[in-house]
Amino acid sequence: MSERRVRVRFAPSPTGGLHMGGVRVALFNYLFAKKHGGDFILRIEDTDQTRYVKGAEEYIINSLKWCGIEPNEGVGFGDGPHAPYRQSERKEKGIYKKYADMLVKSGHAYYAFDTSEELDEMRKRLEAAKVAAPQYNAVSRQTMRNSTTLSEDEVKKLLDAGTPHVIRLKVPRNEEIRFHDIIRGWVVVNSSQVDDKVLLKSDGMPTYHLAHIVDDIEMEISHAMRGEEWLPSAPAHILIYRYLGMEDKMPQLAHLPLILKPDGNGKLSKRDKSGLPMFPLNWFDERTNESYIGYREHGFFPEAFINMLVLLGWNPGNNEELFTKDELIKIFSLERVNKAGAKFDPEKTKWFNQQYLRKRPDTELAEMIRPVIEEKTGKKYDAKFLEGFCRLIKEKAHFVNEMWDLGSYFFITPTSWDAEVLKKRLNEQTLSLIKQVRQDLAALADFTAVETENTFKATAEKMGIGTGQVMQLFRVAITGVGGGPVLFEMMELFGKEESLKRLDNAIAAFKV
RNA sequence: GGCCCGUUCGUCUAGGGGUUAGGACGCGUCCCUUUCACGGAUGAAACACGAGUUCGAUUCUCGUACGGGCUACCA
Repeated sequence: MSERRVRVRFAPSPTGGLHMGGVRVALFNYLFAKKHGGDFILRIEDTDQTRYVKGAEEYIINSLKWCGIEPNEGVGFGDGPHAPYRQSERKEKGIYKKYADMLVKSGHAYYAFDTSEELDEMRKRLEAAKVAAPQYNAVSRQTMRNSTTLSEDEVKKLLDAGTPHVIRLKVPRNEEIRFHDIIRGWVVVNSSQVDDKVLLKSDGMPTYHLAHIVDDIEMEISHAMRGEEWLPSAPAHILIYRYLGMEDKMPQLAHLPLILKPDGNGKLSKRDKSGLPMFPLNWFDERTNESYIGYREHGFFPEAFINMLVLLGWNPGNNEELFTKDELIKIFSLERVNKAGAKFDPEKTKWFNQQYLRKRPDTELAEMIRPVIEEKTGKKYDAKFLEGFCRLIKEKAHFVNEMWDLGSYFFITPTSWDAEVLKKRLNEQTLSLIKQVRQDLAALADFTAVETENTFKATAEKMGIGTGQVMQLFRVAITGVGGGPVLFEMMELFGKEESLKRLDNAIAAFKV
């Protein structure tokens, strides 16, 4: 048990887009593995043929890549010594059957021939008898068609005839099952609460319960992190390890708290009315024809997305909350994961992106936004201008893709001007001031922010007008709108020619 | 219903037998900026409830309430 090499896995089912809850499980696994210099494996648990969704596997891989939490072994990330990593392929190699047979042989599992109708009947019968938890267990198994009730001959005959059957775990009637969870401590459950779980389905596929255990053993997994929804079935899993005689190979368990809906109750679902995505990337569900927007397409930086996720249910123990991935790897620990579910907070999520937007160098931002701007305007811009735009406008944005809407007037010479401001501030006196400022500005050799501001102020003073009376009107003349970044900075960026042109346009259009 | 897990400001959380119960998001006010935003300052805002243990419980124990999860030949 001690000093095992750290090997963890993320093992999603390809039944749809990877939900952000899943991304967080992957993230915790990734951070834990990197922190301990271990391995992070991607295993695809595609044992349910009926729920298999084409494209889901690729989506999972792409999502992990975008988030920067890449496994170093497994499907899509280079096969390692334990290939294959897709359970359907492992099933073909007879891996699961072998373990199931071991359990049958040792008397800890049995064949069950019950049809689904018979199972339904059993449940109805138990419900009618007011049994608190109707299930296939040590008691009800005695009334069913399985190898614990049938004679050896009968069983052999059924098996030889190819009768559809499953293999079930033979859970003892009344036994205390104790297990330790890194996050929750000791958990005790009586086996009477655990049902005889199906291990091998009638189509020959293993269920999750068998498959994940077999794979965790064979892939030498040291720590199993998964969502809290698995806590109730953990006792059954303990039993399987025990009956296999492989308790020493059992990974340490860590059941992560769930991410809950921001408002109301319940766990976060595929859609949320907060307006923020629930998926890392855009996802289109072919079955239902529904599409879901992704964090990437919404305009999030992967770093911000990850930073937000890691703080849902974990914290470093101090007041810091902005971390690079490398910092997270250094400080992450399972001991600091909370027990309680965490409500997702859309507002704070946006705040994280804003923080990362602000940190991003203007040179990078400029290249990110260049395609948008060139597409909108049909013109080319040099890097300097775009960088200046980013520098001035980014303080107001949460997302790169908001920057155009916030400052399209950087690129488009205004042809209309904020009517409210005009109504309030435009009169003969202010108009004449603007005309005069235009003249004085034209005389400037150095069209810098400092010079233009000094000129504006001097002219206003000369004419006996308080700057407060005309400042906003002047801004509107230049940009068309009443708010925005520091005006003189913008004028410097626009340049003398463009600034004067804008003033001429305004002067021509302003009617007192 | 049964079983399991949980419960500190609206939200994410720190803390932990004796604290002015700290931070962040959001919200309010003020300053900065003749705008908006950023930034700075500041305010309102929490230990679910009841017992027990204790000199003293938000912290430990037990109940209650509430919330969540599970209860499939799904994961």
